[in-house]
Amino acid sequence: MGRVEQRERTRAELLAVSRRLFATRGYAAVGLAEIVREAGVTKGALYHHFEGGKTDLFRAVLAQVQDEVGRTVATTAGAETDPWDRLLAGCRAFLTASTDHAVRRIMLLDGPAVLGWSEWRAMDEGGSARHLADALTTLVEAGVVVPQPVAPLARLLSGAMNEAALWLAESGDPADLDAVLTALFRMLAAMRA
Amino acid sequence: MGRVEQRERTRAELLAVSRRLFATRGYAAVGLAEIVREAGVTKGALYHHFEGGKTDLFRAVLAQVQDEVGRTVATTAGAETDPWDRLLAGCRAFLTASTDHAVRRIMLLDGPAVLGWSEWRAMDEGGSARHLADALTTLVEAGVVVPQPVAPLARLLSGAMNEAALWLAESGDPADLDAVLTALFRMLAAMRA
DNA sequence: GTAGTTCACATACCAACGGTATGTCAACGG
DNA sequence: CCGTTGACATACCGTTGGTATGTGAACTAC
Repeated sequence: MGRVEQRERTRAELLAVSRRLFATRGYAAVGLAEIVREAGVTKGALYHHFEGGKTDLFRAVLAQVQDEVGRTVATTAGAETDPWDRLLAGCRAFLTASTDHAVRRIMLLDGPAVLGWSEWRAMDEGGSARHLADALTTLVEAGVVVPQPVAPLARLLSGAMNEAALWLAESGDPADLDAVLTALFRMLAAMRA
Repeated sequence: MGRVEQRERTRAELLAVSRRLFATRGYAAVGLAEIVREAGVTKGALYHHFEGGKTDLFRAVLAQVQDEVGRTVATTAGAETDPWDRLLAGCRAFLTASTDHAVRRIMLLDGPAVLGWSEWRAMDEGGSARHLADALTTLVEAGVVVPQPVAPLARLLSGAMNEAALWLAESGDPADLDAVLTALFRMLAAMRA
């Protein structure tokens, strides 16, 4: 086994194990000892791959989760042709995707607290949040939504959906998803010109 | 000095010190040693007052902060007579109050991650979130707002304002507060019957 | 082919952390 | 005045994230 292959394999295993543990028990409750034990390596390997230690490892896991959510939202929204329908489909996709344990715990709960809000937000902009801002910009430019600055609107909607996702993940009742979507779509519909 | 007085004084000092430290550097970055040193006591005193240790101490601090924010929102909103104006005034009061460092860091960032979302939410319901739900309920029952379940709507708005508060605390630009309020009020106005 | 270098880790260790068990002494009640 | 309670202080422990150093296999140059 070549060195590059070995390197990739170890890094991937470290990521997979820590993601699972972080998702189930949270960042603070998981020790590096448990991570490296389940990954079959030692702390030396961990610090070789993630220079910043535990924080850096979490950062990489969060990036992975956000990337997945972003892709899911993008593909689901992309299936719609009408820009307005794209927005609604994207919101629905985000809410359903965020019910997953890993997303909830890593992306919504621990993410801001561990990395700080500004870095979390910067990473969020690279994921699903950017799709929301893009969709809103398109709608404003097309005259579908009343002209207004997109940035604060996107933040408000992003925060609303993040909180709703945390709520939905807890309740587990599928009827709640419909209730949230109804309320959300009512709010969105109000923005139409 | 009597025992009850001494007890109150020590507890208050512990709360004040930890609140300041938690607010400036965050829950994880503050050690118990530093807290008890600045409070002029020892760890024995801390665990005597807060059985649950560091978590319990944080819980008490969070309760204090939330109570303050709740009172501010309630009094500001209470100055308005019209129910709709009360809602708007309450939202504005919450956003301005949440720009404070302690509120931002303790209530919005560390709160959910340290205590878990469900407990954080339960405490939030005792603070400003309840006023929001109450105001919405009143408006729905009065027919000012289109009939709909209040719970999901309150969650969406609460999440939107929490995220907006984090954004505003970071930017510091007072123009951003107006931008957020404009967007928020536009969303709220859309809910009117 | 082989000597030298690099790289991907493993090992051993450390200071600091949250937490606990026990000791102490002043305030209180009778 | 004396026994009890309560509000701490002291001493200690296991574990944690982090680091400095060692090691052997994979690659490179000649």
